[in-house]
Amino acid sequence: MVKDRKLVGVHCKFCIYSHLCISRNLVGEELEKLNNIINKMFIIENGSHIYRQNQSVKYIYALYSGCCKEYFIDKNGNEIVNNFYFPGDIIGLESFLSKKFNYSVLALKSTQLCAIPRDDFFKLLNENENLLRRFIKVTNKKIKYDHFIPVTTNAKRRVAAFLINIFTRIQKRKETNNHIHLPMSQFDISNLLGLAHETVNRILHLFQKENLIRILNKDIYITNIESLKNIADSSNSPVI
Amino acid sequence: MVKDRKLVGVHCKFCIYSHLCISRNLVGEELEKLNNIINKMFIIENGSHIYRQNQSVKYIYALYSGCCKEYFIDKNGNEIVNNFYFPGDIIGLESFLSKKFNYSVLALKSTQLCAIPRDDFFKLLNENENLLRRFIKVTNKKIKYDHFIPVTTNAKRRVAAFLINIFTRIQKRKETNNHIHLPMSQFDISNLLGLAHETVNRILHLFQKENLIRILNKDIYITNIESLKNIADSSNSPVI
DNA sequence: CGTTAAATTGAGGTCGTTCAAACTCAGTGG
DNA sequence: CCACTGAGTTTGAACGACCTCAATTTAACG
Repeated sequence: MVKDRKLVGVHCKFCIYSHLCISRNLVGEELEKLNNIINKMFIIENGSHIYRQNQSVKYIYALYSGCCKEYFIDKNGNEIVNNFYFPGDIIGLESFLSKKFNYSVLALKSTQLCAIPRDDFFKLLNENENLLRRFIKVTNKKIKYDHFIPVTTNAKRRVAAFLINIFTRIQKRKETNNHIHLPMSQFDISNLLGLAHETVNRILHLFQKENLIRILNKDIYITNIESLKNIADSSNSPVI
Repeated sequence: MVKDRKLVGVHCKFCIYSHLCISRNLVGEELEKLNNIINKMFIIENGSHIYRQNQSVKYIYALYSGCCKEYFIDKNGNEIVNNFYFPGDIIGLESFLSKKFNYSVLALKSTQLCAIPRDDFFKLLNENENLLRRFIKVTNKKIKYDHFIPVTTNAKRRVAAFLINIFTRIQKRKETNNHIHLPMSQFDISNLLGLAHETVNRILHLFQKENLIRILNKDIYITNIESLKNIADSSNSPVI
């Protein structure tokens, strides 16, 4: 599924997202070996799949630019959105040692990816304690922070938690400002949050009316982060 | 926090839950080395903590008998129930390489545990490819199946998903029958599911009226697993 | 500019919550 | 052995939040 359009690769050493990636804290020969096994950089066009449910696992991926949607089709044929991915995120972690991918992932805009060959990477894990430590840390974080949606059925809390979650992740990637870009549709957001899309829309505009955010099509400017955080609080994640 | 009451240990080789545990597929010297580092078997009395939020991580645990509740206290001081654990489950995985535990875990009845020393275990992971493979598989499964509660706000679906989840896990542990024992209170269940405890109670009795289950105090007999599964379907987990 | 998907808004109905009260049951002490 | 206690469970009634359905407006894109 990886398109045959290979770009000049950015060496892990110079990658601006290495602090989020599996290469974190690696130096010298360690980093060199990791960099050598990674196929970089692939472009996936808007709407194209990186991989699909039940496809066999040969790579996991690091997102370098763009945005992706993870979903699966349930027994009733409905699409269930499971996650969105942003630059610096690792994609496919939950399926790392599986035969087949459990989810499908597609690009929501033109997206650049590094492909990490599963078997080669697993070999490196066995040889390099620092890499193993980093890999386990990343999977630990995924267990803890992936499911940020509050279990409570309160819709305002869910939408606020979504905005805060995206905002916090974006902040780790570039200089802090109050802006987030959401390439996904409100349908996708409502699907992820388990709400009606009308509800998501109404709450976004309610937040705007209350001067918590400012909506400009797919761009959202957060004007009162503290209030948003208070609404999102008592989510089902421990304090980050 | 581990009580000073050590029992005669069951060798991993003879443990009836090894197919669920990190020892799976290990043989000979590998298994011997793993067995040697594990402190077994501790008893935690009903209501006592195995560990608490923010306590430093020295061990992770394998549950041998009993039942545990995982929870955390949010910013508003509310208890948020995150998970229940049953025999064969590994406890503390998400905090494996953290300084401090992110959750608290306590026993809901008298419980037997194996304590796996974190640092010794990490060393073994570096030395043994089979153990590493197994460990990653277990964490992969946790990412995929830990958050089984449907994102939808439909209460019947949530309660059904809860029953099916417990039932499925119990089935992997002993001979299949239609019986599950729930030592936790309905308050705890409702907290985990994000529902009012009255709602959980009403739905359980609704299921009973519809002959899907039979309630006898904390014991539940599942009399129509297919209907329950249909109600629980389209959950936010891919098909198991 | 035309077409289509996405976003927006309104109204009504449903389901889960909230609040209040009664009941059950295990544990305790008289 | 029985009354007392308190946590947990059960039941009812009213309210309110979110969903559903329908219609309209706006944005996206060739």
